[in-house]
Amino acid sequence: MSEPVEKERSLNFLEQIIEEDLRNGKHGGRVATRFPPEPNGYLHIGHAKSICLNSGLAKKYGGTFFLRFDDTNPSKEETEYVDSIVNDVKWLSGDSLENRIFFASDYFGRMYDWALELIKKGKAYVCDLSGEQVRETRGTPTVPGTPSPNRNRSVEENLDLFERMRQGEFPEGSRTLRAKIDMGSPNFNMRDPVMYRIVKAAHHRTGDKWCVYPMYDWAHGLEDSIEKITHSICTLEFEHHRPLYDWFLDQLDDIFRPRQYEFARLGLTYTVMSKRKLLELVKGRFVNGWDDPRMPTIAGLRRRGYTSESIRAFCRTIGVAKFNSTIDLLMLENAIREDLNKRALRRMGVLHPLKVVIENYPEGQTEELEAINNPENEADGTRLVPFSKTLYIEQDDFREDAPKKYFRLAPGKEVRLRYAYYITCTDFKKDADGNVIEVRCTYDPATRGGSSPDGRKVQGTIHWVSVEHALDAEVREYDRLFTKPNPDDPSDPTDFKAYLNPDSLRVLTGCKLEPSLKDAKPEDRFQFERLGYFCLDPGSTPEKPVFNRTVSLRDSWAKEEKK
RNA sequence: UGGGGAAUUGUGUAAAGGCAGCACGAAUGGCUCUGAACCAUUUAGUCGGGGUUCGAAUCCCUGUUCCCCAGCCA
Repeated sequence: MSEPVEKERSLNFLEQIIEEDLRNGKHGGRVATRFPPEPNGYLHIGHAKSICLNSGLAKKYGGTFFLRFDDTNPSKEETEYVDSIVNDVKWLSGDSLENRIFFASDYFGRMYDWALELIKKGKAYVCDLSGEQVRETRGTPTVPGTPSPNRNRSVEENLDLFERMRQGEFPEGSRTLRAKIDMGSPNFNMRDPVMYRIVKAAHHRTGDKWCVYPMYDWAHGLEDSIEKITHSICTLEFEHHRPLYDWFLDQLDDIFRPRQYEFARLGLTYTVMSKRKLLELVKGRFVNGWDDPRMPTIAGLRRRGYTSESIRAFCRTIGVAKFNSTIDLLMLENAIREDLNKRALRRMGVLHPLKVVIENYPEGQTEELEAINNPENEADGTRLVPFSKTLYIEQDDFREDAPKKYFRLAPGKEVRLRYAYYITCTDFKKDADGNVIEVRCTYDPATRGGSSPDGRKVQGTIHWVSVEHALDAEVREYDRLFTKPNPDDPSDPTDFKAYLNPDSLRVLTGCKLEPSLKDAKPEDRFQFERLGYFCLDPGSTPEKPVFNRTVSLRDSWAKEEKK
């Protein structure tokens, strides 16, 4: 036996960077990360990757993790979004976030003072060009931009004009504060980027206190610096903003120096991840709100029955790198199945009821049979399930003409009712349209509990619910929202909504569930035997229970039958 | 045709010059009071071409492909 080689090092590139910084004693061994959303929409599974990454890194290295709202554009931001984001990040990270929620808008004063510092150093100027003129003078990838006519204004004039901008003296869009860097840079971000613009809109937190608002590039590094973030982690598209991020910080004296690192954002098959498009789905009523269980939002996944643990596990397994990848939705489904298999309580529920009469079972008799709550966890114990002469089984579980390898109920065949008895089909009835509406069976009293004293085996075990005891419920089955693996495909001119899956939501009424389910709470997780994982919808009432299907069980029979 | 990134089995992700590993998928078999889960086995990969080296996914040269950038959005 050879010893396992010293190959423990399966660190992602960010962990490698952090560990090297730790070895070098950078920041005194301190690690601080943050998740910096703009409150302009609900968080989705793509954000989950960033949240898990940032909070996970902080946890792993004994550091701190902040939630910071990058609320620098009042025209797009709302309090509703702030609330939902706080809720989602707390839920996902399992972190109370106490005293660790910040707002960029709280730093506006300091940012303004630093802007004055840049002006005084001759590194920033007030520009009178209109937005259109700025665009026209920015140049192209191969042609340098042309300098603003105001580029060489005196410090005094800049100071005066900037102060008057802040006072609200000038109309929106009439002037900007720009950094004086390099109009000939091949990196557009360095061609005298705008630091402040005039926006006369009420900010969701500061109201009308300000009418100049900092741009992302100017603000972000300062926010990180104020919070003493050591590792400022963002997505790949900000790579060419890094030189500017560094440039701004380089101009300021006595300021904490964070570093920016970039990783690839999450791509998921059959999933639209753009906030703009998700908003379109909500506004166009293609879904029932941001927390519609079909949405890839954190709120939607939560309502669908996903656990935060499973989403975190998913983020762990997909890893992090700088390659723009698209992860198969199966990975997410695997993560939730794996988690729910361990924790979900097993219950019986019939989604498409078919009546079964046990001919030789005494009329009016009821008995209670013991069923295991979760074979994966003995501590969950057992429960009693009522049994009687008339039952419901799943329509799928009876076939008039059974295929060769079908081992459920069919004329003359014997199956086991889970935790109950062996039954043998003797007859069945059809309605005028030829649909099977009732199955007649006999049971073997010696098989009580589900096993036969003579040792004879049955191939199939099916679930059931007693008619007179059944709980009536509505069940909602969800499928992928889109039919195309990548509805986001930019090379496809067709509107992404053309790929909406018409069958993404199936509402099943008249489902018959085991009576114990009437005490279900939304936080409970259930596996309906042989069907899938479900949870009580938070919006449902005792009078009208609604269950959401989180994910179905794998079904190798369906695959077999397709052949 | 400027600049910045990236490329490892079907999909992702490791290997810091030394056995190309892991997860998901797929296939096969086993087990089973869930056709689930679980267990076992198998499958399949270093973008191309040169070079350095005893030895290259890794270093050098070169080519290719993909992504991002011309908001007073973030």
